[in-house]
Amino acid sequence: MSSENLELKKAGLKVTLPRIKILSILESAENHHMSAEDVYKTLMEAGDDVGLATVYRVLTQFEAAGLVLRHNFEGGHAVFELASDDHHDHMVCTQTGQVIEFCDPVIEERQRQIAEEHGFEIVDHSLTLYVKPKK
Amino acid sequence: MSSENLELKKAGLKVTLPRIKILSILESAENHHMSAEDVYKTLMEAGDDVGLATVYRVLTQFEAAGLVLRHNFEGGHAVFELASDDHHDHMVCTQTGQVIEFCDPVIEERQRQIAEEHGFEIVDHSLTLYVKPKK
DNA sequence: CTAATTGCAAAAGCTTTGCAGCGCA
DNA sequence: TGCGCTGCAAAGCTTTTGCAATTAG
Repeated sequence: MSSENLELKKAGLKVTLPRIKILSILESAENHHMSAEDVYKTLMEAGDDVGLATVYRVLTQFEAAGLVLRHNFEGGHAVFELASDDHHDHMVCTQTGQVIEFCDPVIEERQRQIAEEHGFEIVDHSLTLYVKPKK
Repeated sequence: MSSENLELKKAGLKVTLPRIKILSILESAENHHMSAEDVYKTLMEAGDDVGLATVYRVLTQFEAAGLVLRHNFEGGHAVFELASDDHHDHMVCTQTGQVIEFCDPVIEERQRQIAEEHGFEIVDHSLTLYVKPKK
């Protein structure tokens, strides 16, 4: 059994064709940040008849299961990426749309300290840099 | 002439009742982060007949003029706050919805460095910590 | 006077939901 | 076989837009 199937099982989800295909699309995405629409189009292009509603449902289930992360960058639509063990933040180029991932221990630690100074602990955080190529 | 009117003029916007009222609502908001709907409701409660569409248009114009900032926290709708000289980031309590502002020079500087290391310069950035009260 | 602004209602865009039928276990 | 899953279409939400009437300068 492929690793996709195992991941699905572990998440308590039935191993169905749409789920396998969507997971595999996310795994093989070159820039691994895709909107629901992106996933849907990819399915269509591959001749796989999966409804857009199912794409949304499956992505939401994957998110609940911790398989994918949902990001709300600016622009009205959410983007999804495969969850991996290593946390990272994002840098989005305002000219090209390119998304670069990074992780900075200094920032991570300061965040924890700041929350603590206010009597809180961090549940989650979102850091996105909107950048442009340096002249 | 009140300072609101001056700000509007400076922004190249005609001084109209809806604009004055919306600006004043933002200025006197206790937790100064409001959604378009919040602003609209406040207007209604005050008996001011301003269309929701106008609220959106005015907020968008204010944003373009640099008078307000638009944030896309999680939850599907944008929130607006009066722009002030001092930049800051946000900490949102997941239990109470409370929004705390903070600014950390260490994080700011690291962001700049990270962008530079990748050959970019920062146009804008968004950092939001989702927190819960510490036990 | 004239261009900017507003209100209303309709439309748009993303996402969710109801329901009948299909498919995995 | 049975419950979960899917597809379709319809509905929901936030936000935007078209247009005729109104208003600021």
